[in-house]
Amino acid sequence: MADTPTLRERARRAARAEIAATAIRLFAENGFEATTVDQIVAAVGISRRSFFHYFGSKEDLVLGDVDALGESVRAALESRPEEESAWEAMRAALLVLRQVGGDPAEQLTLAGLHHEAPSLRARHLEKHLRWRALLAPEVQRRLGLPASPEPDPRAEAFVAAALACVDVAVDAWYRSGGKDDPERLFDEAVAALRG
Amino acid sequence: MADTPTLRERARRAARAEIAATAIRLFAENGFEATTVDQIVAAVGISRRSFFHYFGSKEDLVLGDVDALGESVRAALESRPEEESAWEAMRAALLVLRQVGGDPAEQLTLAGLHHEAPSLRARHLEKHLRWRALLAPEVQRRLGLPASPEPDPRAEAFVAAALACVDVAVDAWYRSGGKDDPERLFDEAVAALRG
DNA sequence: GCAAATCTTGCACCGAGTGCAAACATCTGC
DNA sequence: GCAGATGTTTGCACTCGGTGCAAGATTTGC
Repeated sequence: MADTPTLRERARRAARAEIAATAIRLFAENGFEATTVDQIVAAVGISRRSFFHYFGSKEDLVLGDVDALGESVRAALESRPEEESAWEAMRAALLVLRQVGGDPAEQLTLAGLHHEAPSLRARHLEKHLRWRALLAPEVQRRLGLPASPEPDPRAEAFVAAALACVDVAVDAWYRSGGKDDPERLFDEAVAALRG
Repeated sequence: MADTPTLRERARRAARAEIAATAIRLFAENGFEATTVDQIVAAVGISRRSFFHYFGSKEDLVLGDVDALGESVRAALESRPEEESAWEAMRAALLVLRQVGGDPAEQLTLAGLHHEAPSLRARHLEKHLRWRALLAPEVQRRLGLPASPEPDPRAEAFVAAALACVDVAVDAWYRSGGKDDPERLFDEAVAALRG
């Protein structure tokens, strides 16, 4: 299942992690927009060009591995029991998002960065678009809609709405300073739009 | 109500419209990303610097006046009869989006550009974030939620879901080559996520 | 130890966007 | 008609994120 990563691969992961950690510290201190890539590479001690070998964009430092995480959610969704409704299964699958990411304090920092920087919000929303495409087929199946080559807009709307609920829940959680319960906020959001 | 715009203001609007029209033609011919601002200003016959006096970004050429349109939707929502449910009122309010924008052919072109260019999609989603904040208070009231200084996440989720339904409907409409009925697609999307 | 694959780096370049200041046009009161 | 305030256009220099390329250092497999 999990084949051993080569030494190079491990080094690469470690380097990525260290760069991201340093960058996030700088972002927290000086703000996302105000921190330039040049400052980051200077702090880490690598060349500007190498940085862009590790991360495709400045925003990627904060966003994490979009595809891997999306794939985790998809796998979790797929492995939910068949009897569950689409909403139940989606709720359970989205819980894997809570396992990843460090301690609550860092999560709060990341949420604050999203709040502050428009370009970060924009990329975050693009990330959701990819997840939408990734999760839509399974939702489509669970909604009892016929399989189709093009994604069914109903399934896409479903996924988009669920992800929007996650977003508003996380945002409200951030605004509460980490005091509110994200799961409760999510459930309330879902309930509100289901009428 | 509508105070007469000054001559300067009229000239400004005309210039904006002409620049946007030229740009969209170029985008349709060569693609959004492949068309540079320099090409646009050369085609229009103004300086690069003046362009950025009219439009804050290249994406703004396609996105239109976000705030004005959002305000139209908000006003429409506010003027819906009190007896309507939140979903009914929102659906009716969103119909103002169909009045604006030129003929279907141009709408189709714009939808295609959104489909093609990631940066355009990103800005489009940011636009929705602003609309979300703008429309949330009225939805909050209509959902029977208590007024609050911070926006209620339930109202935000509601608006976000509604806008997501618009997006998937427009996208499916685009993929059908303009054949499908956007209103039907929207209604089906809403029905799917309400279970 | 050798050869191939991989990593890092520098360099030159592109495209979007901004701050500034000078030139130009336009509208006002007198 | 003139002077001055106000707005517009433009060029210039600059910042910042991001990319293509090629050469040199390093690691890996054998």
